[in-house]
Amino acid sequence: MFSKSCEYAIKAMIFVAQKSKDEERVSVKEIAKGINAPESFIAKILQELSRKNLLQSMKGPNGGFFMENEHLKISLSDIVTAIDGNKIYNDCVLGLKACSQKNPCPVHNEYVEIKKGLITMLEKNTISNFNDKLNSGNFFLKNE
Amino acid sequence: MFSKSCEYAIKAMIFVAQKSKDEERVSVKEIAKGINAPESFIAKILQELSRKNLLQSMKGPNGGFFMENEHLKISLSDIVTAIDGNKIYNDCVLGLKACSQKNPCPVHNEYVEIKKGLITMLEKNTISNFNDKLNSGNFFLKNE
DNA sequence: TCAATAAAGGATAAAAAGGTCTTAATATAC
DNA sequence: GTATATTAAGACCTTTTTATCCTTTATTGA
Repeated sequence: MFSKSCEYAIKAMIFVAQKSKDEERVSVKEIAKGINAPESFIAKILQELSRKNLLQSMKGPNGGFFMENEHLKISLSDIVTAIDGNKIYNDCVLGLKACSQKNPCPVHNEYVEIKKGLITMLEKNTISNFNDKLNSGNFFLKNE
Repeated sequence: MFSKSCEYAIKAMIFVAQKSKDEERVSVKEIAKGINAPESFIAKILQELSRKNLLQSMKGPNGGFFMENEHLKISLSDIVTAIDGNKIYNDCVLGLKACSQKNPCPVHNEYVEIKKGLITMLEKNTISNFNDKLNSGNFFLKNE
């Protein structure tokens, strides 16, 4: 569904949000360990997220990545489009360029509905929602 | 969503079904042209589909790929799992190995519903449905 | 000002996906 | 049986994705 980079990006965003309460900064190393991702790879992804203003970074001692309140409004959709582009929004399941309401492929109509649900999910889940869910103790980011 | 190979596989299956009425066989070349896929690449995919009995092949002059009635019952799901495996059925959106009903990731519950819709779509669309839809003139496989 | 620390950026490597080509096997027609 | 058309199979190449490493730049605190 999403690229590996994108999965890491989502996890990293959530992780930083969870950790960066009270102006605290989170280092690449911490993030990598926390979300079980290769350090130098996640570093690249964090760079991109930072360049696209999905989170903030600070160099030097006590530096690291962090989020401000505005970042809590960022949705899954924002992260996904930042990393994977908007093919989820646009592409036909069968990869047909001309597929559309006018020229529907055999599964177009059914997929439109599925896509709607998917997009709703991506847009309504924000970083702040994730925080709440994880803090509630009913949801997890466990990897094994 | 699906790999390129899988998209080609789906299109090829539909194409062969449409063309292989009355014991007619369809050559790799015809299929490649018909679905706008690289010839030797689709040849390889057809091999695999044939090995997995999703369609039949015949060597020699007047040979080619074809389907028998039983093949018309094959569903999109059969094709997708043959080529891409069943990660669509199993994988967590965030790629978390431990994500499950017991250990749900923050979007697990919502994604379960979406996945249900997706799986329904994959399972209820068979080759024979595709034939009907395309023959009705309301659906297309146009690529540009 | 200097040393330590952390991200940024660029160059490279490894793995996977996507795609091509060549040779072998096989069925058919003559 | 031979020639030919066709798929089968596997080796090979290319591009993209994933991952690593190293150097530079910014920041801090002593």
